[in-house]
Amino acid sequence: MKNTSPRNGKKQHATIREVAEMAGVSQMTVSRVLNRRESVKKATRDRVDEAIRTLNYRPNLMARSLAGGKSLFIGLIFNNPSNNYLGELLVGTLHRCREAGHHLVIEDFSVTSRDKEVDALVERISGAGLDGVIVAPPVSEDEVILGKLRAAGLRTVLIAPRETPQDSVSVSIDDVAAADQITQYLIERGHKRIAFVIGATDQSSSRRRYRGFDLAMARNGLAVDDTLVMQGDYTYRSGMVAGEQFFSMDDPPTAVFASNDDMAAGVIAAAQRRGKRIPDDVSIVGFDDTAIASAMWPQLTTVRQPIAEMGYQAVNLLAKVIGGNDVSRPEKSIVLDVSIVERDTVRQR
Amino acid sequence: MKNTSPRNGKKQHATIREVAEMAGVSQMTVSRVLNRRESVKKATRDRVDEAIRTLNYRPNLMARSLAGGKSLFIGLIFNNPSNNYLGELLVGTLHRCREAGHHLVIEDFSVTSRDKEVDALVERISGAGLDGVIVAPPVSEDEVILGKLRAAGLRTVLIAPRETPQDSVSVSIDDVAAADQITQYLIERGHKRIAFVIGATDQSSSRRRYRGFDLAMARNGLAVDDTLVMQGDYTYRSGMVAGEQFFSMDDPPTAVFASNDDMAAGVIAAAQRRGKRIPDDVSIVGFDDTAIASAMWPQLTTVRQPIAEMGYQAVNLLAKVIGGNDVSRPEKSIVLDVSIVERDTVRQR
DNA sequence: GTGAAAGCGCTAACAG
DNA sequence: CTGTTAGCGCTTTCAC
Repeated sequence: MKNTSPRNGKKQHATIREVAEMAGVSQMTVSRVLNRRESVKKATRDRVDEAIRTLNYRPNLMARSLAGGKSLFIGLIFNNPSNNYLGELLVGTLHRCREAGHHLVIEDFSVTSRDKEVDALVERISGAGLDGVIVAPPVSEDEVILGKLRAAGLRTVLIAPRETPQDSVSVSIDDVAAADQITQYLIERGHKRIAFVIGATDQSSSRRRYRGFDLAMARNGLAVDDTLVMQGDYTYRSGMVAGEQFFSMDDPPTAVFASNDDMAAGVIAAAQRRGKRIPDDVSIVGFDDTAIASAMWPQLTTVRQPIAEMGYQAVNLLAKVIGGNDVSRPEKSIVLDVSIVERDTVRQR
Repeated sequence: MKNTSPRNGKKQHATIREVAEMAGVSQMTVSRVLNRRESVKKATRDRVDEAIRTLNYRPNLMARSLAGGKSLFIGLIFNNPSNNYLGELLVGTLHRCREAGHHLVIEDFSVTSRDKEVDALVERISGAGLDGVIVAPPVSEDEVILGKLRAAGLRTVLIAPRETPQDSVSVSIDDVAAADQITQYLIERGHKRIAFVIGATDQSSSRRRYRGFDLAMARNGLAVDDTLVMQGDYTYRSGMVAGEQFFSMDDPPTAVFASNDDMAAGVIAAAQRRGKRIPDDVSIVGFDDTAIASAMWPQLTTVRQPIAEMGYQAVNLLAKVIGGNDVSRPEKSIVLDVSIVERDTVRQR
């Protein structure tokens, strides 16, 4: 039988034992210098470092995880790999993972409908030996999945969960305040007939953003015209449908607030299709500031949600949660600030 | 509900040993049931299965990897998390990983410039204990990184590499043929003055796509006007700049072929900005068929590259490469077919 | 068919 | 400051 090891007989990676032998110390000492632990005499440490270098030694993470009882791998659970949100999230998540020496294992939970499948996925993940996962929306709103994940012994950190519950650690933004803020921004620029496109019904952020819009309108004594509120689902297409609706009215809105950037892009497309000029004929704002917001013309004025930063903080929280034992300290949840990014789709009236 | 803390000395997951005890067999037998189920008597197997079920046992992947000498984790190395290409790639990659029981560890190689950083990243990955990685473009073109990865003992499967070299396993498409094909498509619809936007200079696909364009033009006896060829870098912005250029000419092109969808979107924005109507005044095609192609208006006619499928196949190849020993069998490389997706940005002239 | 022993590469717990 | 002894949970030999 052939040796299945990489290149004939030649061992691929040096082990801690070889390093120890070469440095003339015990494995434990090597382990200590590796972990920057207390108390290793400088002379010894130098010899070990030397050996590590000449052997080109790299500790094996799997072994380390096994022996140490804690994994250096963390999971990221999400739903739809092909969207801008995930990309942004990965930027921050990976950044912090690299800093902290973690590795990110990603798991697509797209087939969430059937109980059987959810169970299979949860088993798959808990079998991977990770001990913590970051859960991105909209999976982070699914109590069933969340429950099973926790039942499997996985620590979880939620991104943009349903509410900001006392019993779960999470990173989020204040959707209500943010939506209120950009609505106010529109109002201050003279808009009174403002249309709104609601996000997906199964995501709580949709409701919160609508509430923020409603709040700002009410505060300014402006009525919300029911015919100017359309239900979307966070997709480009749904935004376009809503736009068609708005711009075929006799008395069309002077501004449209779509609950995310993709839908705003759809609204813009619908407007352009009807020969409307933006922002001269109609102003449009979105929400999120994902890549598409600056990859369209005119570039979209929108609410910037610090998605990458949320990923970064989530890794941080997860590390703490895994490390300590008090999982449920509510102050561990983080709410990040948003800001309005002024670009080219809003005109003073 | 109370915290299901694993820290209480309470064991979180059942182990193979507990299963063995419960079933009244040895660990080895459980292991056999888990893996090759053949050589175990049905009665025994049933008892073991029963124990597994009642204990809710899941084998620990890390331990399995360690003991078995081969990892069940595979890596995916890329460069820019926030682009549409990666999202599509993940779809297929994760799909196959799930089918095959692998887990995907992702690594961002964005900071590729400095030697020092590359070394650190390679060490990071080789330390993770993976034994194979899928390398996405444009990292898959970087011979320095590739060399270091292989020197670290990692098996690699390349996606869209520089050439399709004999000594590396890869998944790719025929960029030249694809570009030729869509150029021909434009020509057949009566276009003669066709502009071209080249992709990033550091990616070989740019050159191949240009060659395909050139070939089709030449075959049809059409001259390539130098002023109608602009250098881009695969970004939306660069496409817009090129478009501005084209549409400010006295004798503008009747069609534009941009080397990817993002740039095509930029060209379209520039056209619309100048009041040009698409496809009436000018036809535009892109390349890739990423999400943006159908999330714009009008929707983009483009070359569909089966990115998800490429990811799927890459995982497959990697599994084979890791399993067998003959890494360099050239027939292991795969070239996938492309197709033209006709949407709304091309008009017969 | 099944089991016992011996690790995989590392860290925890105690020694000294 | 450093070494020893045990494993982590699993698979690999090689017995029977």
